[in-house]
Amino acid sequence: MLDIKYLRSHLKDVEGKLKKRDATLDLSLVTELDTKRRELLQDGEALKEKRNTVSVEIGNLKKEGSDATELIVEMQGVSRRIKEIDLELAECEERLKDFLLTIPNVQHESVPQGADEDDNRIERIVGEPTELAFTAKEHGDIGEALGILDFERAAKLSGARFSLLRGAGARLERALINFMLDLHTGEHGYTELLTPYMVNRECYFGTGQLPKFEDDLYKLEGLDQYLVPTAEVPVTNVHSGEVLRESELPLYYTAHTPCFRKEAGSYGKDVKGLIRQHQFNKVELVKLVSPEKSYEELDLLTANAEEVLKRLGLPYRVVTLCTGDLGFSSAKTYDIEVWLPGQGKYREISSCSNFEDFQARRAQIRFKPEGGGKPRYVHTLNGSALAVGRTLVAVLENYQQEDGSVVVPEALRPYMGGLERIEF
RNA sequence: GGAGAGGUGGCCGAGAGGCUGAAGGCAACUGCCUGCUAAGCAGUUAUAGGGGAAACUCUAUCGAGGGUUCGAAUCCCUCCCUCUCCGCCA
Repeated sequence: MLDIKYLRSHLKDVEGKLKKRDATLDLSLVTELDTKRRELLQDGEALKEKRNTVSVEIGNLKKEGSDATELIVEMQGVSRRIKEIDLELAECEERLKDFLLTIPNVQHESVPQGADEDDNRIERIVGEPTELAFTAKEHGDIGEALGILDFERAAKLSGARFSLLRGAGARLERALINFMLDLHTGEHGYTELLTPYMVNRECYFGTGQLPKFEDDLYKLEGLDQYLVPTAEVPVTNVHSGEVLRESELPLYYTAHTPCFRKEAGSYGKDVKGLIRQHQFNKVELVKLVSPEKSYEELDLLTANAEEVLKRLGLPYRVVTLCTGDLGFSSAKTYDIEVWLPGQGKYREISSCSNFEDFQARRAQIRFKPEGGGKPRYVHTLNGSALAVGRTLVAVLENYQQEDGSVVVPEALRPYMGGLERIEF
């Protein structure tokens, strides 16, 4: 959510920037509602002041045994009027807030302008796309042939976009999760969290999934909770409503959770394989940092995610999302895309974003500055490090052998009981 | 699932319709004082939203939301959370 005070004085400027993300955007409602709100507030508060003073007078009169009927009757009218104004004010504030909640974050100045992913800016390419001496197969074919992936039975259990892993496949997924968590906690300074996988509505407003993107979420019938679509939601909200000490910052958290997404609007996309599932595992990095350092921290966080790919020996590139591809809450996002020989292209495996104070304002996450003064909003960041299912895909496709077996990357072998190769 | 208890400031804890943004204690900060890290005295220490150039001022906030009343931390209703006991359960 954007700061209403900032909006008041920079409306045109903000509107101009946001039009690069969404050309249809119109912020005039903000001014209208904000002006009305302040009028109502002033009227209401003047009446309340009167009521407070007169009520004291009434108390005094009664104490000395005098008659206060006249004042009481007058105040009955005042109270009625206050109630009316408060009602109107509440309605006005709700409309304003509802509207503010639907306005995306303002992008950082370094974000390239563009319409869609084709306009994303390539920052760096690390490693060469894997060269195979034979025709590369897609991970689904590799996995099914090895008996470690079973989409048919998964469909029997749950339907489309689910998977069943078996034997070395299931273990490989678990190995990846443990490898990633160990790396981030052991070498990158993150604290591991294990969070609820169902969290209440409020959390989703905090991180920006609600109110706009309800269609992507699984809501639990009859309950206030939704299944988490990413650990970003529970982890970022851990400190919601809190005022932290500046000395506690930066906070680095990592968490593995399953992620549940309806994938509404992606019909026909990635229908085969593990790339796009209703349920997948992800290891997430989340940071709460002081505002001055958030872009520095974004680079570090991205490097932490890249380190996973480096250790696994997987080629990848990093792109900066353009205005048209940028997520609702983000001010700047780097996507990490891993090379998939089976598809012959780079595919997103991580998304690392700086939300600046957009989520912190929604979730009310603040810190008390060391030198004193008013609490300030922290900056929040997060990134996948990595999407586990897609990493498994990348391992299968990049380490496939002509005989159909798959070599286990060295970094994972300790997590696979020393297994060096997955064979039928 | 059943029965009970409770949610007050950074923390502890009073308050039971009006003078309570909230006693008292602790903690922290500031000043004074005492020749030393101790004690004493005085003061300060919440958040948000308005108005004002500013000094300052107004409004709201005692788990959340509603109600009663001229006036609610205090009375009534609904909800949330925590704790204890019983039941059930990995």
